[in-house]
Amino acid sequence: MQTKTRNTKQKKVILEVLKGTDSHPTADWIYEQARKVLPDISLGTVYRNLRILTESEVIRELNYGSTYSRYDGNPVEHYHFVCTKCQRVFDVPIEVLHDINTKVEEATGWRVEMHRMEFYGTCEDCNQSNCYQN
Amino acid sequence: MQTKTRNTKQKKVILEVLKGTDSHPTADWIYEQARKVLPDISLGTVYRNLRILTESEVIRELNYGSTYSRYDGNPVEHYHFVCTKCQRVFDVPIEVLHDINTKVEEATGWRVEMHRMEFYGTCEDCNQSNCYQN
DNA sequence: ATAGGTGCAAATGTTTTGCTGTCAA
DNA sequence: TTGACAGCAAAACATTTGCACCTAT
Repeated sequence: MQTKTRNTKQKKVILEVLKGTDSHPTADWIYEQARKVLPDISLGTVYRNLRILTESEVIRELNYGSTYSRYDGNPVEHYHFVCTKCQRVFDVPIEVLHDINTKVEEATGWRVEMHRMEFYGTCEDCNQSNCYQN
Repeated sequence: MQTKTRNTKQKKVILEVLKGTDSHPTADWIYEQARKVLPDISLGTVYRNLRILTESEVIRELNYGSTYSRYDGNPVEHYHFVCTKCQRVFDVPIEVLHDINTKVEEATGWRVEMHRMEFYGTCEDCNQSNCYQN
């Protein structure tokens, strides 16, 4: 929780990079892109800003299945699909199940605030081109 | 992919520890418990076996929201609830949505093999006792 | 002016790995 | 007997943090 937040050029660039892609990139990829604009930006700054942006819900952090996080410039609730061959992450074009949180609350004594859903499988490219690719 | 797998006492103890709890423990917690039975077991061995057991789908690895993984001794598909106050992970007592994978396949060109869903909120204990606890 | 942010490098914490010896099959 | 696995410690890896300087407000 911050009281004030400054709008630095580093933060602007990081957000632009993230908003300008739909590839759900890693912190390192964002760092490499940001360096093209600000060559002296540091990886620590990238992480610091990604954290601040996540906490203020301007972006979202995704951490499924791997040892590192990916980031999503779209803060609106939606589901993700992870291709287990090429490791890419896609948005899933189906409606978010708004009523399921209530269903869980009714079945338990919990207060349910949100849910996440991730699908796993193989994407169109990997299905079509080469099933035996890594 | 292993051709053969040996059934060592270390692997047995690790699996017993994991099957004997519903707390979705971390590798380190499993290590501490296993040491009570096998004082010389190493953390590396715990990780190695957890990986082997995950790959053979005897157990499941959970990695939501934190920097470390938790493990689930129940390989049957089910959903999880993460309490954002006490950080505990619970099983969710609702049916798994079997048909939603097909729905996603129909809306895309992907082959969908499985999905995961995690709910976030506050558990019964945290709701009742002390809302201001960490 | 000043509090929040930056770059840099070191530290952290989890997980993996290389090596040599051991043991289950 | 032998190859898969153990223990140990070092390495790897993503991420965080301390510090002195800088800059947006």
